[in-house]
Amino acid sequence: MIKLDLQSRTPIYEQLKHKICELAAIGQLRPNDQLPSVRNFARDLGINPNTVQKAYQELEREGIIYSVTGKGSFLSSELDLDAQLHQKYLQRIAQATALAKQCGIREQVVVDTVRKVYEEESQL
Amino acid sequence: MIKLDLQSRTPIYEQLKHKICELAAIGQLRPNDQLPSVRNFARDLGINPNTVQKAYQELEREGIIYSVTGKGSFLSSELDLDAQLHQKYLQRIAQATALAKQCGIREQVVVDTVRKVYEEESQL
DNA sequence: TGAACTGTATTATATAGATTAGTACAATTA
DNA sequence: TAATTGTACTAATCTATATAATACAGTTCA
Repeated sequence: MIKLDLQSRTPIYEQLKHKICELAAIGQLRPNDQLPSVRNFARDLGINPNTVQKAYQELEREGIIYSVTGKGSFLSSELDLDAQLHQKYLQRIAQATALAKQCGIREQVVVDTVRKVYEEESQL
Repeated sequence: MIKLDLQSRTPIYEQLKHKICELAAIGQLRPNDQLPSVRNFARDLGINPNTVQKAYQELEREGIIYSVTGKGSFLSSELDLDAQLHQKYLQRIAQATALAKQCGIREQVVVDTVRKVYEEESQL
């Protein structure tokens, strides 16, 4: 179900974090749903359990999921989730926009770039 | 004049590349202006000449500057420069936007985020 | 209770990228 | 010629990433 690019320059645990956020954002994962266990997920994805654990740990620090020893890891409740996901991705937009602004690119050009991305076909 | 954060997680040569692009974009550096020599720049910034060289090499591959052995490194001519700078930073915007879109964030929310950045005080 | 599962922690190792250090060479300039 | 320029190369160090292997604590359920 989840595909990782093991050759990519972006770390595996970052890719995994993003995939989970994506599934949460589109509703494929719902609040309080249980995620695969660290060991099973690692086996299914063909990676090391420590790498899954690192992704889970960071997602927990960010309020996206919560983990309980002996029980498992679960998506956060709705209230936390929406806020965290939005904040997470809009921060990146803001950072990239700040760079463009610093370099003298006009607001309308940036807005047009955003619009263009939303006009494109969804490649999910 | 140029300040680098040697403790940052973003590589020094990336920071240096961005600073040079920034100076070019705001007109502080003009087409065909000569940049500091690899060795002088490294000494002034308190970093290794190889790090400056790496930044210069990548900027040359990207068409932002050009270098001539024995003479020095110079900002590209105007035609190349605008196109390269725009492409460079708008690509980042597009990538960040694609992530937000993938995660179900609405177009208007992204556009509002961009607008907000442009409304803020300039911190140059 | 005990087996099988959960998350968590720790240590060690391997690898890649970033950075520094030092040296060397070719082209330009004065 | 002397001093500068960009360029190339090797080596050493450091950090982040990823894997491997093991161990421990809490939960679940037969």
